[in-house]
Order: sequence, then structure tokens, then C-alpha cells
Amino acid sequence: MSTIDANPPSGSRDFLPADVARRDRAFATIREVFARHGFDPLDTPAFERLEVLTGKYGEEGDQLIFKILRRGEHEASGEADLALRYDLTVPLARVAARYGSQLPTPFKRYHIAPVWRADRPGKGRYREFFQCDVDTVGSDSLVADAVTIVAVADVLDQLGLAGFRVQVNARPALAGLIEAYGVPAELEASALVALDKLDKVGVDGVAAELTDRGIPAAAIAALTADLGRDDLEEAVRERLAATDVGAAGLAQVDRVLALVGEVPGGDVVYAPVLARGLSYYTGPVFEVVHAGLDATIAAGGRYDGLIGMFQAQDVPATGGSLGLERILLLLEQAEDAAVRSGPDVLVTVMDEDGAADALALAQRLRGHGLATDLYAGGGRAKLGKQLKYADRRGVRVALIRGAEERTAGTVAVKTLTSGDQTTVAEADLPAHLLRLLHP
RNA sequence: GUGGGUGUAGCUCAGCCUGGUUAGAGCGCCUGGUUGUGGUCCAGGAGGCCGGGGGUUCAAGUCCCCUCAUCCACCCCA
Repeated sequence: MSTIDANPPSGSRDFLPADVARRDRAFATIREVFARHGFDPLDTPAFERLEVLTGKYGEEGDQLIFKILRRGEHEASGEADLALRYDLTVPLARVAARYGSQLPTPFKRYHIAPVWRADRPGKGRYREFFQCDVDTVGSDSLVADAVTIVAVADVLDQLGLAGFRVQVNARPALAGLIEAYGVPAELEASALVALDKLDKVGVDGVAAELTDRGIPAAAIAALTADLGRDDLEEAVRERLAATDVGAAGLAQVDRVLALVGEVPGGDVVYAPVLARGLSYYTGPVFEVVHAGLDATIAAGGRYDGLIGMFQAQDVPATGGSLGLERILLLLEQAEDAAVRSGPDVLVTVMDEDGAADALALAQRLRGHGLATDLYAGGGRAKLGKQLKYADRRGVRVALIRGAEERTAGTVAVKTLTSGDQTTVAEADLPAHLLRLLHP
């Protein structure tokens, strides 16, 4: 190929006008709902100092950080000192440590922004994607955990994604699970990864995976006996209650469930084997799945140890993250095909002599709040071509004003959707259009 | 990171198994029918080193090897 590849880099996307319009609508709803729940917006740089990011996401996570080489005379060293942010939680922890004394406590913020991962791209998995996080810093009360879940559920409902299920668990409850069923403590993380797949692979699948991971047969037998039961939750609750840590975990889960109560658009349940990314969660964790989909559309939990990595004192924090790309995918599938993203009106340009007049006309209409496009191809383009452009853009009304109309002080108004065309006096035009477009 | 599929016109693809004159279709695009009327219709047109490199052959889009890209499953995640 002699020309340069015009595709965006692998794992990234271009957003054409219709895409941006759809995304912005969803973002606006999210911002509105989080603001209504008392969360403030926060923004941070796209890149951070490398040391801020490393060591926060586990060994595999560190490999996925997009590093930025040192620049100028140091570039030849091949070292990186900066990196694109990997998520929005670590930047929050940095901000909380840096500005903690200036911020209200508890500090509640939401953050919608792109993050980057040097991952291998796949379906619904990108190297650049948007995250939307909502967190509360500085409260060790489970009220903060409940507030997160209520706000996230409200957002999903407002977006029109009713039919979701919020699954709640707690890190101590998972530790209790491990202890109660006799899984060696050092295999805890590995065993939980296998257990988390129960919904996906079933009891037999989990048993097989536990075996592969070297879990003792006795522990597997005890686990699978309970996992297969219809009253799985009751069975696990009994086991957990027998251990200190398990009982503490159950208490967290039940307290959060009680505080959250009912949410519109979905239900909230205890999920005994929900594990989540274990790296920094310390208390309640949750995950939201949508009915009929095995995809997680939101998730979160409490991470009381993270901010302490940036300052001497630990600060408790809890929050959640919306799976924006998946949510947008769902919205796209549900969307009516007939959504128009273009302007209301197109002013055509009949001839170069009338161009200045057309510009002035368009500007006047904008003053009346009408989204008005002017055919930028100039007056040499045939009217048919200009109308075709209008049609293509989804514009509802085209204005035609040649020498004839200019002399008469009128404008021809053509409604593209119906094909109707009328001539109105120039002075009546704004009112006429407003009636036509916003009856 | 492991296994499998696919790369041909702007887009979606046919042709490849069984190599053989100018590589096709639909949609889109451009022009005209309509020198000031789109979306429908009719006619015409432009646009392809068949992903890249090497090999086999008189001859390669077609067969073989390598490479790159991309998609699916697993792993991991949002």
C-alpha cells in the first residue's frame, strides 16, 4: 500500500457525529443523576507519573499500563517516567491524598473520562475506553456503600436499562467462605476466581476448575454439595455464621441490603460467590448484571487501603464504576433507528451573489434558538445537490432564497419529511419555523 | 499468552476446492433525464498492484511458505 492506513489505532475508535450525539445523551443523564445524588464532578490529567500507577493493579495490571517515554535528550534512555491513566480510582486516591484538607469530608465525586490499557483488543474491549466512576472518600460507614449502590441503580434506571440485578457480597464474607469450607488460606484468591464463575460454568465446571487449581478434594466436595442446592444462600449463611470473619462479612452484606432497600428498575440481592477483582477491595463489593445478558454493566466496592499508599494515614473509601461501553452498546441496541442528530434547518445558497444574504439569514435564525446549518459548498452547487445533502444530514427543513425571493422579501420553506413547500414573508420566518419544528 | 476463522471496489460479499483471455454483484458515490427541488424511478460513469513479501508453474485472486491486520473461543478485564 502506498497510502497511509486511515484506520484508527487498534483498540481505539473514531466517533462520528451520530455516535457522539448518542454518547453525549447518555453522559448528560449520568452527570445529571449523580449531581442529584450529591456527587461533585472531578477531572484529572490523562497521564500520571508512572510511580503513581505502578503497584496498584497487581502484576498483570502493571503490564497493561501505557507508558510514556522520557522526552528530549533523555528519550534515548528508553525509560518511561509518565503513563496514561489506567483507571479513575487511583487518580482519585492521589487527589484525596494531595487535597484532602481542602475537600469536604466525606468527599463525594463522580468522574467520566477515557482511560487507557495496553491490552490486546477484543470484542467490547478497547485500549482506549471511557469509564464513569462514582466514589465517596473519608467515610467508613456502610451508609456510603449504600449511597453508591442507590446512585448507580438510579443512573441505570434513568438511562432506560430497567431489569438489572445488583449482586452484593463482602470481602470478609469471602474470607469466611474460604475458612469455613477448608480451603487453604494461600489458595484463597485462586479459589475465589473459580467460584466466581458459578453462573457461567455451573457447579460441575466450578468443581473441575477448583481441582485444576489444586484445591483439596475435601474442600471441593463440601463446596459443591452446597453450591448445587436450591437454598444455596441459606446453606452458605449457616457455614459463614460459624466463623468470626464470615459472620462479620454477612453483617456487612445485610446492613448494606437493609440500607439500600428497594431500588426502581431492578432488584438487590446477596450473591455468596461474587468475588470481583480482589486486589484492593476490603469491605462490601457489588456487581450489576443486566437481565438476559451475562455481562456486568457496573461494579464496585470498598477499598480502605488504597489512599494510604499516597500518605501516612489510611483513608476509607468506597465507590463504583459503570461499564460505559457496555451500557452504550445496550442503549444502541435498544435505540429507535429514527433518532436525528443533525440541525433543524439548512439554508441553501442559490448563487454567490446571495451568499452573504444566506449567512445573515442563518445567523438570524440561530438567534431564535434554531440549530441552523448553511450549505458550505457554496452557490455553485445545484439545488438538488444541496437538498440531497440536507436529506443525508437528517435536516427537517430546507430554506430556499434566490434572486426572486430576495426581491419579494420572502423565503421558500421546504419540509423534507413531507415534501411540502410554502413561501413565507421574511419577517414571519422565525415564528413560522418554530411552529413547524417545535409545535 | 493458546487454539481456530477471515483478508477481493467506500461498505457487505461472490469467485479460490477442480490455476487459464478485459476480476464480478448489491449498496454507496458521481453525471444526466429535471439550466431553482431531496428522499422514489430510469440511463450512464468513476472506483481494485485481489492485505504485504517470497515460492511453485508456461501461467497465481486461485496452490505452498512467511509476515501483518482483523474476528471468534479460552485467559483477564470495563
